[in-house]
Amino acid sequence: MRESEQIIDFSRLKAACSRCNLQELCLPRGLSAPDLARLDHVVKGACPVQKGGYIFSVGDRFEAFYAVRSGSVKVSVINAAGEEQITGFYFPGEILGFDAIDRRRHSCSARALEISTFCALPYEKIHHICVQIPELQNQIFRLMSRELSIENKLLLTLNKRTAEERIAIFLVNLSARFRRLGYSGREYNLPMSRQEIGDYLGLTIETVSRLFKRFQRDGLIQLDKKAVRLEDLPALHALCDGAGHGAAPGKNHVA
Amino acid sequence: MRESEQIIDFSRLKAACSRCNLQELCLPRGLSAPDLARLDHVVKGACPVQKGGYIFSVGDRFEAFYAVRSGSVKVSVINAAGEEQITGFYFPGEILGFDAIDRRRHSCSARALEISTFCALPYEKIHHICVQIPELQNQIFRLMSRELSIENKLLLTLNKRTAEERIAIFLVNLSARFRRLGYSGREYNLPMSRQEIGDYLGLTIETVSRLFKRFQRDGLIQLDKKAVRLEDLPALHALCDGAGHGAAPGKNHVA
DNA sequence: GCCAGAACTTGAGGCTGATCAACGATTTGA
DNA sequence: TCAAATCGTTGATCAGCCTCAAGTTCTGGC
Repeated sequence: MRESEQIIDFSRLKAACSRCNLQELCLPRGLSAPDLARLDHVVKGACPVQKGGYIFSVGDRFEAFYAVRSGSVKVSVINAAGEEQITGFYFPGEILGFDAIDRRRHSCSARALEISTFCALPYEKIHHICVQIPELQNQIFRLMSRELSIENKLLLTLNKRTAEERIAIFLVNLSARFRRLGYSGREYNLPMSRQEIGDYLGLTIETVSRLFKRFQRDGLIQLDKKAVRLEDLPALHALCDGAGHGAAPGKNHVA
Repeated sequence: MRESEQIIDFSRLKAACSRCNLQELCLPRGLSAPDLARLDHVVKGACPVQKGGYIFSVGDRFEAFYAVRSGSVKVSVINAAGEEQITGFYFPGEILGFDAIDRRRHSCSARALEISTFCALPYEKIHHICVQIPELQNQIFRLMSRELSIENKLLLTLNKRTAEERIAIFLVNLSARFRRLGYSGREYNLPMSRQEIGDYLGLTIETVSRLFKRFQRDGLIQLDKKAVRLEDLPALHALCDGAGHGAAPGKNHVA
């Protein structure tokens, strides 16, 4: 946690993975009851952070991973031109900080998009009990591996795709993640601003706004402020694969 | 390894991390002599792959990581439009395949850019001895973490940067990696084609060609076919941070 | 409820890099 | 040695998205 911004004492907050409803989506997944109990002794949380608050900041010493329990987070860096570049959004059950193990410092900042809570997973302790719980080690490997896949996919999203495709991919991706959490995948709230969507997808705020308008006009989505409703999922999926410019606009796309 | 393309029997090839000159750059880094000996029993290699040969291919079952011993590799996927999207280049001491742990299948292909050799690090066995060698576990965490940082940086490279900046970042990045390997960072050979550079940076081959020309005209580089020579590293570094359009062209950039 | 500031929308015009096309250079195989 | 193919270069044109600008809606504090 960033010392200067807010003082949070994780040490007093008892977490209990064994009783957490996100268990199956988060780090404890697949652990036996006794192993879970051991994890309970190591994990600290859940600590609340208000909207805009930092979970960690560029240059902070890396002490722990943070698992999102509720709310949402953006991870970003500010480039030399002063623009914010967002590298990811995180939702409950997802874990922040894997990229900091190597250098022992955070190279990006994590801020809450809304009031959110977190569990701290102190690296040294986790590392230590991994030796005793091979399944935990495996799970961390898997989660880091997944993080790599996600970044990979984002790379492919930003590389040579039109604004239209990027927005479609973004909406469909959020849909899948909300569904995974047990919410509706067809209707959800965007916890981030238009600016933040643009900073994530490599687009300007104006382009984001215009595309949302067009998607709405074409009956693909309904949008009221932050509330989205995906009206035509097949069409959105088709856009994700690059339909819309030249290719057949039907459903005969290679998924 | 992709069964259909080439049959390579890693099992007969004895590797010896303990005697490898890439030890300090690769997985064995930081291991004690007895731990190294244990690793030697698990690692298979080094196996040669000719130019264009596959190390693994999209959809292949994930069996092992592959460490590059010599040569170079591109990792890519083909998108729905049939274009190749390259997510990374790999050089000696670097490890391929971390992103496949989660799904147990490779979601991208790895091909040799030139005749290259590899060591196979069978996942199950590595996973198993990690429990006995905590330092090895730590090292894998660190390498995966570094991979995440690298992908992150690439994300920032592709997001809202001009073609000029991308090419500069690319050249400077390669320079650093060759230097790390003990080669000159000022003069090296590009093992990939212009097309592949474009497919990596999200640019067309024409743009890559034109930018190389311009960099040469402006005295930033010398380029003869695949051979590059960085003539003005400070200027290249400045371009990486976004000098060149509006910002001060001097050396007062935040590195 | 009102005001200030932020967030979002909408429009006009310009620029970067893609596209299309042709040509030169290099490599490969017969 | 030549033909064919692949790779790379160069030029002209075009379009998607950015930039700049102005207006509108939303939000929070008093």
